[in-house]
Amino acid sequence: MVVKIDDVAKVAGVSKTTVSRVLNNRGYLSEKTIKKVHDAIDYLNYQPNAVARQLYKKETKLVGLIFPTVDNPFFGELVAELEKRLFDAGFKVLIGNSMNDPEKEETYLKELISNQVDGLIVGAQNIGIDEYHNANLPVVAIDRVMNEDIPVISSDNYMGGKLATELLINSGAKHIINTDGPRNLETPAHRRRDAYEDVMKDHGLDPHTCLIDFNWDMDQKAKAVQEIFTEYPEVDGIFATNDIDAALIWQTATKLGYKIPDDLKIVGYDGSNTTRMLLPELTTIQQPVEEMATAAVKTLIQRIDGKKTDLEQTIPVKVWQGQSI
Amino acid sequence: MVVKIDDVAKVAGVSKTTVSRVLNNRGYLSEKTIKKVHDAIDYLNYQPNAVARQLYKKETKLVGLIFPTVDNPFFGELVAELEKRLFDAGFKVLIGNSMNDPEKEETYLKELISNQVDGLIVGAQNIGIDEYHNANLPVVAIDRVMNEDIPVISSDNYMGGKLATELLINSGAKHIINTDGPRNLETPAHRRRDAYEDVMKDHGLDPHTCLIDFNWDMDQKAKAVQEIFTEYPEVDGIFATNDIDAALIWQTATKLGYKIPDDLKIVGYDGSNTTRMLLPELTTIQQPVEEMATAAVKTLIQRIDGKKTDLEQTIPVKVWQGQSI
DNA sequence: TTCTTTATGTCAACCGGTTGTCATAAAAAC
DNA sequence: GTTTTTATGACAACCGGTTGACATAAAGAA
Repeated sequence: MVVKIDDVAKVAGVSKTTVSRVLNNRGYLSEKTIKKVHDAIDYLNYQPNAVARQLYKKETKLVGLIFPTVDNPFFGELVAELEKRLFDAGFKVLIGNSMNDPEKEETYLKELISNQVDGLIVGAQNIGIDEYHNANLPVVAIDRVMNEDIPVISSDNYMGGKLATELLINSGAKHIINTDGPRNLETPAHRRRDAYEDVMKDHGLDPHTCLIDFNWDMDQKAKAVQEIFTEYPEVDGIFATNDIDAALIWQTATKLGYKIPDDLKIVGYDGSNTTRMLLPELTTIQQPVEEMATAAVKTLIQRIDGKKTDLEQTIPVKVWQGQSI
Repeated sequence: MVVKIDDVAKVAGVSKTTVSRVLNNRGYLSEKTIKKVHDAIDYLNYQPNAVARQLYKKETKLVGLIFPTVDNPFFGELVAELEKRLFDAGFKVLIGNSMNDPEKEETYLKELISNQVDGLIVGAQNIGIDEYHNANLPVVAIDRVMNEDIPVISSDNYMGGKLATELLINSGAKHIINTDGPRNLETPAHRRRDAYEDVMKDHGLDPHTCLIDFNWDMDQKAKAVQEIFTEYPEVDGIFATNDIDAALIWQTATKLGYKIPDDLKIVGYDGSNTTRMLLPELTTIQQPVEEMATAAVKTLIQRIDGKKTDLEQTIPVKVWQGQSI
């Protein structure tokens, strides 16, 4: 049978209340008693039942993460960094990979609420779900517009788009294509595209955006990339909305005979550890994953503690100098 | 205030017992009552408190995952696949990234047990921790030797090592170096090295293994890779124990003036989605992540259901044909 | 010596569901 | 018309901790 607090009390020769007092460090306790209790705990290898405690305390020390998938260098790194910081703050992480399926996201949201998580960090890319705010739960969004009272942590997407476009223009590209996800998703990531369009127009160039949906499988994406080259044969620069797409563009272009960066210049977006390791030649806009994770966790904990927080935090991006421009 | 089962009962005009019966589909129920209850649930947006249920039922529908980090293409993909299957089977996932820190792993183990997870899937790379088996909990290990009664799911590491070494030899390499983590960790991954050594000897070649610890940071790894080239100037083939290391080797070699694959042939290991996307030129041994995830989840659920399972499952690997040999 | 302070025990309520027992009554079957 | 089945309610115990109230006693301070 599983060891319970009464078993510990019996072995330690004290009352259940005293064991609980030792565990929670409340009330008056003598050194001797504390030791007796700890000895009993060690002897029995007692693990308090967190579920029972959670029920009474109405606090689980659990945080839910809802992200598209950890099988993506950027989200994988982000989730890893969030998890690390949450662990340090005493929280465990319940993870939900929405796979960009709104239904799955809603299911996760409900189940996480049902599991009484103390808070939620959301980075899934779906259409706003009302439940988030009537969940009456501390929520922090990453790179996603939710609703008025949910704080959003983003990297400086506009600056990122501006930097990327300028890098391409300054390296001589004239016919620059941008790739982006569907516009109907309200994500701050679209500011990259806004910046791209602004910079292009400022330089008297025509902006063109091609749709590459994050949710597509590789074949669909490959097809869309092919079409860029047939539709815009004069293309000499591409600003991809993420590094995976940038890699695909690179490969496709190479197969088609383009030399990078001579014939075609490419700038990616995200600059995760993994990308920089596997494809360091790709010039890309590096999102400040660690800072974003720090800000998200800090903000969430402030919310959990009932404090007011900033509603928008924007963190600067960096350029990773590869050899693709 | 949060909506409770009594509130639902009141709105539906039935008893608490009846609501619970509807929720759990037990006993006799009329269509009319079921509808009334569901209407009340919808109206109130009632979410049953899973914690209360867990306490009584002694079942949480939670599975703990202990892995080094999701910020790694292989583990990220593996965790994503595990999570997907567990979700389909009705389990939520509590994640613990041990960062290869035995202390952190032990803390996680304790906290997951305290949280009453129904089972554990472990892929962390640390020294065996006794707690796992006296945890008295269904556990499945991935690519890790635990103890006698814990089932292990592995890809066919020996075959992978054999294939990798043969690929290198068949493409003409003679001075082939292998990289591997510290030998003291008892992981089935060392069979790759065993295979490498066997194949080398079979061909009358000298095996040499260089240590690259998974835990090292990039600088330490880079230094170790540099040393391979100074210590073995005649090297013309490298079998890396993972793709990240292979990528680092590739870059270092290129900087040193080696042409891949003419001067140096490289074979990696893992072949995750991300690697194949970002660095498709790398010839690598592809671990069957999806099959491993399927086997692990299936085995864990069998264990949770109290059934006997195979103690060892080995799943075939594939070769990803890049251009690095 | 008396008053605090410290230390511990007993007891029961509580957290929010689930479930078994019993009771009751209407509907269906015989 | 009686028996069985179906439908629901009332009630309380239970899951395993936490906590407040109250009692008691020893140690320390005034």
